[in-house]
This record gives sequence, structure tokens and C-alpha cells, in this order.
Amino acid sequence: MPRKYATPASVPCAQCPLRRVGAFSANTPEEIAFIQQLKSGDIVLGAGAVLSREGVNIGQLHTLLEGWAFRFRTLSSGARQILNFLLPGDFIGLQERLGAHSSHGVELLTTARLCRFPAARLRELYTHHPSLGYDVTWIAAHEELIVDENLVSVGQRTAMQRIAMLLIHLYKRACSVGLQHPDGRVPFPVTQQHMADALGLSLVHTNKTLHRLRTSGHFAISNGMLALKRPEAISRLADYYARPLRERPLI
Amino acid sequence: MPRKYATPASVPCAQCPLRRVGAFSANTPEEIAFIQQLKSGDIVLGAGAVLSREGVNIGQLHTLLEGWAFRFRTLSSGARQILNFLLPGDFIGLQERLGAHSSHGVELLTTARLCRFPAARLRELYTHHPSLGYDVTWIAAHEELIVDENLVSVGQRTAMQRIAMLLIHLYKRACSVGLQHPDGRVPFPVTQQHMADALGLSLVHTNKTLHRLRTSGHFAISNGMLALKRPEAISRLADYYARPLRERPLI
DNA sequence: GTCACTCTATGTCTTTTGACATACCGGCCG
DNA sequence: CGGCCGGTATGTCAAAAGACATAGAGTGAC
Repeated sequence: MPRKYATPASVPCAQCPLRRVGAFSANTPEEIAFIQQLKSGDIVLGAGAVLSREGVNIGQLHTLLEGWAFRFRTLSSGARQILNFLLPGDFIGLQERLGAHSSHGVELLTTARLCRFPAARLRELYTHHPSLGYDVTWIAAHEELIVDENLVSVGQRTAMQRIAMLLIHLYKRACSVGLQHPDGRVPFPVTQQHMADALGLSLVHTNKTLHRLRTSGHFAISNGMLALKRPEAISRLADYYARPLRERPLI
Repeated sequence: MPRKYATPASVPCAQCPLRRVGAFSANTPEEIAFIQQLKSGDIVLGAGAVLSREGVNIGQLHTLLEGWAFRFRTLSSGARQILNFLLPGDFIGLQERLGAHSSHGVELLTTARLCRFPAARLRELYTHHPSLGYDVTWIAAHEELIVDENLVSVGQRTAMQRIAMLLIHLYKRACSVGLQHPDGRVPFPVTQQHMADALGLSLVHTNKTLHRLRTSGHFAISNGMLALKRPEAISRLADYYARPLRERPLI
């Protein structure tokens, strides 16, 4: 069962460990101070916890500081589609402001720490610091690009390509936020069921395809860590040619 | 071949016919005046014209005033995924600002009129009228919801459900911007190839599934007009329960 | 230690979807 | 007029993916 952990002392934004990762663009001290006073605190939730449910608007916005999560939607048939995976630095909740009820849920893959502020105060960002408002739009458009990419996979790639795509994509995203270990492996808390739900495949077919990809030496997963043997081969297999990563905003 | 039509006299934003459609939220006269001076003009392009190509950044943002279009991505195999359809009032180009080159193309389904302004001036919106900046974020998040919905279809629905979903979804969107004729039909410039590319199905299978859906009396298409016989039956078939439409911003 | 539970693995059979080939139909053009 | 082209329609066969059944491996609870 999802548990809510004791809230730890909130980390000041100026000392936010994510800001020391090269992936994020710098903000002025004034901007950081402003974000700081918006923040209502950190929360820590356990793996499997549901941050927000479909149909419910929690009125809070989050930035994922540590840990992995995913956004999903469920059909009345019970089928679940994972829309995208969330890694440290990702912003959560922009879509929820839109309707009285959220169209999707957010669930944690690992124990995670999140930075929280009230959705009602989002507008202040635009009035006090237009550049931060611009950043929020950037973040929304960037997340859409990731969903676009997933849609291309699910719509046009074979099962093998989809899986290759997911592996390389998550591998690169994990690396970009500094999760890569010295031996080249990255944490990988995604089960085969999650992959199946993200890629529009059945669990069994995911398992069998993964098996072929593993025995052909493309990757290895052990102890929740992913190793990609030949990243270029996997990219080629997936028909995936990533554009260079650029700095992105962090709120 | 795509032709560029003679540019007609640009319509002043205050008289924009879209603003008389109930679907869009009102702006203050100052906001409209500001949008007006951002605008560099209207352009009209013919059906099949490519507004922007994959890999190219045109440095222009558009609002679709009349006509239909779609965003798409192509894999090296030649397979094309339509990411979403664009109807009057939709904003085009937010994702393009993000990279030096756009990750997707935009092509017109019909002759269309677009309102254009330079992407470089987008920031002015945030500094001069924070509420308009907020609206742009809203638009980005709203478009992501549509892509989410498509991803759910392609990932989890059967061919029949996907097609039912596409029909009811486009039907409702067309109605919401006042395209519905008195007899209940709406324009439908989408070919079976477009549907196939949007839904991740082959052309042949799309055709056959469409046939079954048509002979079971769910819809009819003639002269480029779509009639939905029993919208509730189609929604049920598609496992689609739309949340009520709300006013949305127009830039 | 063993029970329960989650995740992974694998075999067999069925269903859905795709590939290829072919035909039809209406608009456009010389 | 006849030919071409884009879009639609249909048949046959093949491949991809799903459903169901069952089993093993790892982990945590008591």
C-alpha cells in the first residue's frame, strides 16, 4: 500500500541538487527566491503511491526531485495506457489545471521526493517573472514532444522497435539528469507490465520480445539496473535518431 | 502541388470571426490590440501545402483561422504518424521553438487561412501581458491532452474503437468551432490514408473496418461531409467519455 | 521456514492486423 | 474522348500480436 513518509526538512531551492546537474538552465537569484516562496514544501512518497488519480484535481503542482513516476490513463475496460515516464526535474500537473478533474493519474515507480506548490499560485509566476512563465510553457511543449515520440512508437514501430526505443529513450533521459553510474548502468525501476502498458503491447509479447533483444546482446537488466551494450545498435534498430539534448528550465 | 495564394487583406483581430464562436474565452481590448500588433499578416495556402517541414524551423507561429491541418512525423522507413489534427482556432508552432529544428511537419488538409506572427516575438506576450502568456501555456497543455488521447487510442483500443474514437472526436471538435451545418453534418476532409496514419493502422484494414462501421449504420460520409447517426452509440463503442468542453484561449 | 505476492518466463493456440494484388469510380487534362 | 491519378473497395494469404495456461525466481511477512 502507498505510504506517505514523514516530510523531511525542505531543501532550499538555491541548494536544490538538481540545479547542479548540467541539464537545467540557470535562473537568477531573484527567480529562485520567488520559486522558493511559492513552494509549500517537499513530500516523500513510497513506490506505488498514487500522486493523483484520474478524475480528481489535487490542486497542487509538483517537481519531481528524486525518483521515477509515470502518467497514465485507464479505459473502462481496465486497460491502462502509460502516457509518459517522469524523471527527476520533470514538472507534474500542468494538464490538471485545465479541467475540474484531471484526465490522467500519476503514480510513483520508486520512492520519490517531490517539491510542491499550490496550483492556484501558478499565475503569480507569470505576473512577477515573465521569464518563468515562458519557462513553464517551454516545459509543457517539451512534455508534449515526449508524448509525440511515444505516439510515433506505438503507432508505427514494431514490438521490437518499440522496446528498443523505450530502453534507449529512458537510458538517455536518465543519463541527462546524472543518474548514470560509473560503469555506465542506470537505475531502471520499470517492470515488464509498465513497458507493456506504455507501448501498447501485451505483457506476454513484451516478455518474449524483450527476451529476443536480451539474448541478441543488446541490453541487460539486473538488480533494477539497465545496461545498454551497444547504444548505437539499439538506436538504429529503433529507427530513432535523437536530436541533441539542450538545457531545459527547472521550476 | 501546394500553391501559395495571394495574401488577402488581413482581418483585424478585433473582428476575428473566431472570436464570435462561443468556444473561445474573451480578451480585453488591450490584449487584442497587443496581439494585433504582433501579427505580421494572414496567409492562405492550398490543400496539401506543407506549412512546416520536419527538421526545419520556420521561425513563425500561426493560428489556424479557417481550414484543417495536421501535425505529423515520418520515420526513416517512410511510415508516417499523424500526431493530431488541427482545426480553426488551434495554435501552431509552440513545439518548434524548442529545438533548432522542428521534430514534426505540419500539412494542410484543406485550403486554409492562417494568422502569422514571428516566433521571436513570443516572449513579448509574457512581458507585456502575463495573462496571455498564461493562455499560451494553457494552449500547450491542452494540445498535449489531445495527443494523450490519441496515444490511448493507438495503444489500447481495437481498430474499430480507434476509428469510432476518431470520428466522434473530430466531430465534436468541429462542432465546437461552429462548423456544424443545420442538418448536423460537419466537413470532413480526412482521407482513409490520413485516418490510417493517425491511428496506426494499415490503409486496407482502415478501409475494411470503416466499411463495417458504416454498414452497421454508425456514420456516413458523402461529399466530404460526415454525419454521425447515433453519437452516443459511437462514444460507447469507442469507450470514450468526453469531459465537457470549456472555453479556451485564442491567440 | 513457508506462505503469499509480484514479477518473469515459456508453450500452445487464436485473433487481429498487415501485405499484396486487383478493381472501381470520379475528376482533371490534353 | 481516353488516359492518368487519387481515393476507395475487396479478396486471399501471411505475419504479428494477443489470450490462456502454467511455472519458476525473488522478496517480504509472520
